[in-house]
Formats: sequence, structure tokens, C-alpha cells
Amino acid sequence: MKKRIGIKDVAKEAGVSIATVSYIINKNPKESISQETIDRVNEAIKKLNYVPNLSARSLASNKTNLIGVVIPQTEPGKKFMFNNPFYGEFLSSVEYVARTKGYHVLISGTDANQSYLEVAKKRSLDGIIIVGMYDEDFYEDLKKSQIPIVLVDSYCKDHYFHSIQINDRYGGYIATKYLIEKGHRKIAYITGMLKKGGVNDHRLLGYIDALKEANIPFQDECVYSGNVGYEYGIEVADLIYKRGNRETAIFCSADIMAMGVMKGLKNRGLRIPQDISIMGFDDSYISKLLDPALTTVKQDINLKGCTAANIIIDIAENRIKGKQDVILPLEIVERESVESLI
Amino acid sequence: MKKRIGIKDVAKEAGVSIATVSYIINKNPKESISQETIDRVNEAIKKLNYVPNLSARSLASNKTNLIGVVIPQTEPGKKFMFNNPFYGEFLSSVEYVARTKGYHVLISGTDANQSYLEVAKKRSLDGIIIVGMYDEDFYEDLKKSQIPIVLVDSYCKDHYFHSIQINDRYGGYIATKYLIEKGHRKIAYITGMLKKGGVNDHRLLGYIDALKEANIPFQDECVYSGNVGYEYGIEVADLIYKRGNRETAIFCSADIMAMGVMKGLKNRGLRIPQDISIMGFDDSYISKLLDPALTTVKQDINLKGCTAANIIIDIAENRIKGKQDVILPLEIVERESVESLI
DNA sequence: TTGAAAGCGCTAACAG
DNA sequence: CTGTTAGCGCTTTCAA
Repeated sequence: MKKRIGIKDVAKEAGVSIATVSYIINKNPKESISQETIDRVNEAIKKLNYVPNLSARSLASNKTNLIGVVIPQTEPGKKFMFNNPFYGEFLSSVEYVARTKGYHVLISGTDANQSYLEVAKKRSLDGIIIVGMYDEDFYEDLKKSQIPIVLVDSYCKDHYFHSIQINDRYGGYIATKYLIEKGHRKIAYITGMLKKGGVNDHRLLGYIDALKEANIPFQDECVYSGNVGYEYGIEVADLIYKRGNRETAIFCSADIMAMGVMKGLKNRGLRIPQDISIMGFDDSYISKLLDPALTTVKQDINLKGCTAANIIIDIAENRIKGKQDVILPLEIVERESVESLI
Repeated sequence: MKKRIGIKDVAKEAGVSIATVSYIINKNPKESISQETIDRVNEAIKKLNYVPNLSARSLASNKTNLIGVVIPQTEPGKKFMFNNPFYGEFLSSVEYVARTKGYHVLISGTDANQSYLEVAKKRSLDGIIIVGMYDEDFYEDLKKSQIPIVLVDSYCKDHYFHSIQINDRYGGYIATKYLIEKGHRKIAYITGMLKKGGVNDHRLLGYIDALKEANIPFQDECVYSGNVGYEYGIEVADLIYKRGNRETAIFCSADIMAMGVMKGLKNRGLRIPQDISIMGFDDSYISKLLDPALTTVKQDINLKGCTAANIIIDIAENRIKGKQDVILPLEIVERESVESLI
């Protein structure tokens, strides 16, 4: 096992002190060093093939250049929700921004046995991006960390956290309104778990807003709540099919659920959109590929990911101060899955 | 800023030496410590809310419990390939296994400017999982790292690396053979880039094997090679549509491409499978959701991810010795996208 | 403009 | 069975 070459070797090679090398590596602006020295050191680094050891650096400087991303899981203790394309697209953007800024991304599901706080502290994360909504306790726990945290798609109102969101209520509203304007009166809302104050709950509120505005009475039986995923979509499709007094349109709170619903409906021989209209949420890449292509509420997933990464890094580097809260825009993308009844 | 509590504090609190605490934390089996002491230390840990600092541990022990996963990118310097559901499913499994074994997962695309070797060394990764196939140089570079590396879906034959693969040639063969048995004679093969000796190339070989076996002449014009992704699938669908002497079946080297092809074909008014049959590869979750549901070559993505993680961890912990090479099974999943012509 | 030296928190001999 | 201690590689004050 040949010895790992360190800053010391570089210093010796270049004939300078360790500190000088350190300054140069870190481009420390406070110290001004002669260009000649800099060149000499850089040469030595090249020659020796020196790579700094981040563990050591972290220990000394308490800076890890590591950002943690927490992704919701389908079920506790299971793998995470990557059968929702949203997360892949999001993560991809985060990683890209992080990488270009010299950070690395540590991904993690949430484990019931082990608080994420522990992970965060163990690894001395510089920042954390948490996607989705969790229990009160989870947030409470994390507050102790003293680490900058950005919450994505969470309605946790705690002042400690930064946040990136969309206006879910508005999203639910415009989707439903769109359907109503197309002449639909009996509209189903299919969603993941309706946690009080959660994303899906807000979309439901928007759905109700639109109904009210159009003087359509809200019917409990028209909202279906289960696991976010195509499986539940299929299930609901069956439910709807079997019922006599059928909805003419379905608003799904995620494209992936819409995908399931469409599949389920087709299995039953229903035509989309002639027999029943479908509306999604997210505009993930699958929405254009569905048949018919899915009309959906578009949120810019890529932008969401980049924003999350940029904010957390800016905060970690003290480039911005104060609580950050950003609301990203939403718009309807019209495709082929909604039939006009008028 | 309150001082971070360290092993020293725990030792003091429990009235033992720091070494004892260290032994207990690491469950060091060589040292036997009285149960009473262990309890006392654990209590102190609880009480003080002590969390070990992994940077420090890494520095001292040269062990990071960090495993790197490299995911291919769509285009150099861009985000990675998460619009192929394969990667999400794979990564999810890796993370899950890693987490349950006390490891964390660092994800990364590959950056042209920065060799991954640098990342690996900087972070002192305990192991690396590399998905996909890269240039000779990339592997050559990584060999210098001295870090255990598992290659997933790569035909790099270098003895240094462990590998997890499927028999792609066989996969191409059974898929094509299946189509032939259904009476198809003019069969297209749609694939990502055909790097010499790569995954897609092997599948092509299998495709040719099956053709040969059935005495069907191989036609160059029937193989379409572009970017892995739905976009190229759509493109090819158009190409095929426009041509007179049309294929009756298409074998796609990834489900996501099949998805694109199906969409493109439908846009042109072609019916699947009546007008043209489609076969996929992977059996990612979308394949059941397509309409018609996709007949495809199933590889167990979840198993692939778990295996990769298990191997790399076992190696990192010296639990297994010697080069590991595993070939995972493949099978055809019959659904609705292939029409029998006979 | 550069260098010496004191840690950062932990592990792992080695001694007792 | 438990304690002492020398680093791991780097940052950063402080002095030269």
C-alpha cells in the first residue's frame, strides 16, 4: 500500500510551507501570494497527482461540501418513491447544480429507526433538501441540527426552515376550473394521502374553490385518496367504472396517478377523453407520452430542483441571509385528455 | 455556538476512557468489555445526545461508509438520465440496501471536466457502483483509485473490476426469437448508441443470432440507433411510418424507447399491435401501464440494485475476496403489444 | 508574503 | 478489561 500523498508532500516538492499550499488550494483571497509561488505549487500538485482529502478538511474546517437530499418513501422501511418520475427529475437537477458548484449529493430515504438528524450530524452536512411532507416530530427533530434546511413541497410553517413550493391550492383551482369551463360538472379528485394541511389537501381546497365558484355542490364521494402511484389510479378507475352515476372528468394530483387511471379506465373499455376526461398534475415527461397525451398542471420540476440546490448552497456559503421562501409558477398545459362538453 | 459534544465528553460522563467509548461505539469484537460498562457508556451517549463525527472517523480509520453511484448522463455536462425509469428503480434499491447496512450513497453524474477518480479520492469512497458503459480512459483512470468498483451493465473486461450484468446477447436473442415465433419476419431493432462491445451491441448480436437461426436475412436498414429516450423512439416511429416496406415488429432495447415508439406510431394512426408489434426491454414499471401493455424482456432491476450494493459492501468490509461477477437472469414477460401473425 | 504549530474528533496500537 | 497516546491530513491563527 503506497502512502497517500498529502499536502505535506506537495509543500516539500514545491519548496514551500504547508500553509502556503493550503492557501493556494482554497484560493484564500485574504492571503496574497506571489504568482510565481502559486505556479510552482500548482505544478507540484499536478506532478504528484495530489487530491485533497475532504475528510481531513471537514474535520479541520467543519465544512463538508455535502448536501443531503431526503426523498419520501412509498412505505416506511422500504425503497423510495422512484416510481414517481417527479423525484428522478428533481434529483437530477439538484445533483447537476451541486456538482457544478463543487458539492456532492447524499441521497437518503427516511428510516423509521434512525432519525435523519443523526445522519445529518454524523456527516456534518452543509445543507439539506427535504422533499415532501412529514410528521411534526420529524421537523422538530431536524431543527436541532443547526443545519440549513430547505423544505420542498411542505407546508410546515416553522420559521426555521426555508421553503420552495408551488401554490397547490391555486393549482387545484385552475385544474378544476379548466374542467368546469369545458362543461364538466361531476369531477373526481384523485390524490395521495390527504394529510391535514398537506399538498394534496391544499389542492383539494382549490378543487372545492372552483366548484363553489361554479355553484357545483361538493360531493364527498368524488374524492378518492390512496397511495401516490399508478396502482391506486387503477384501483380508482375500477371503482369509478363500477359506479353508475359516473364522473365525466377526473383530476389527478400527480401524473403518475393519471397514468394509472387511464390504464384502468381503458382496461374497462372506456375511451379517453370521449367517455371520461383526465387531468394530471406535474407535467412530468410521461405526460406527453401517454395516449392520449395528458392535459396537466405544469410545474417546472427542473427549476424546482435547481432552485433548491442554489438556495441551500448560497445559504451554506453565507451568500444570502434570512429566511428564503419561493413560490414557483404553475400553468395549464393543454393536451388531448380532456373533452369539451360544450 | 455551543460546542459540539464529542467522544471525550461521553467518556467523562461515563467515567471511562475515550478508548473504551470508541470500542463500544464500534462494537469492536476484539475487546471484551463488561456489560455494565457498556450500559453506562450507552446511557451517557443517550444523555448527551452524542453523535459520532464521521469525518473524524474517516480521517483516523480511512473508512467512510460512503459508496458512490455513477449514473450516465443524457448529454455531457447535463443532467443525468433520470427520464429513464430504470435508473430510479436501480438507485432506489441501492440506497435501501446501503442504508440498512450503515452506508450512505453519494450520487453523481459524470463530468467531462472532472474525473470521477478525483471525487472518489477526495471523498475516500469505500466503494463505487458504476452504471453504464464509458470510454476506455474512464476505466483506466478509475483503476488507479484502489477502491473496489462494481460495474453494472458494462462490458469492460478489465480484471480489476467486479461486474453485474445480464446476458444482453441472450436477451436480444430471446426477444427476437419470440417475435419470429409469432410469425414476424421483418423486425426492427431500435437502440441507444451502438458502442462497440456495449450493451446495445450485444443485444444486436442476439437479434442477429435469432434472425440467422430462422434464416431471415439481416437488413441494415432495420436497425435504428440514437439516444436512449422516448424522443428518439418517436423519431423512429416517424421514419418507419414514412417508409413503404414497413416492419411488422419492433424490438426496442429499452422500455422507455418503446414508450416513445408507441406514441409516435399512434400519432401516425397506426394501431398496436394490429398494425405493428412492439417489444421492450427492462420491464420497468411503465411497461404495464402502457396501452397496450408492453411485452418485454424482464430483468430484475431491483435485484440488480440490491446485488450491486451488497457486493460492494461485502468487498469493502473484506467479507468476500476475489473478483465478483454475476449474471442476472432474463425472461420474457408477455403482455399485449405483440400480435401473432400465425 | 510565508512558515510553525496548535488543534479538529476519532481510531488503534500498546501498555497496564 | 481499560487507559494513554500518537497520529490521520488539513485549516488557521499568529509570528516572522
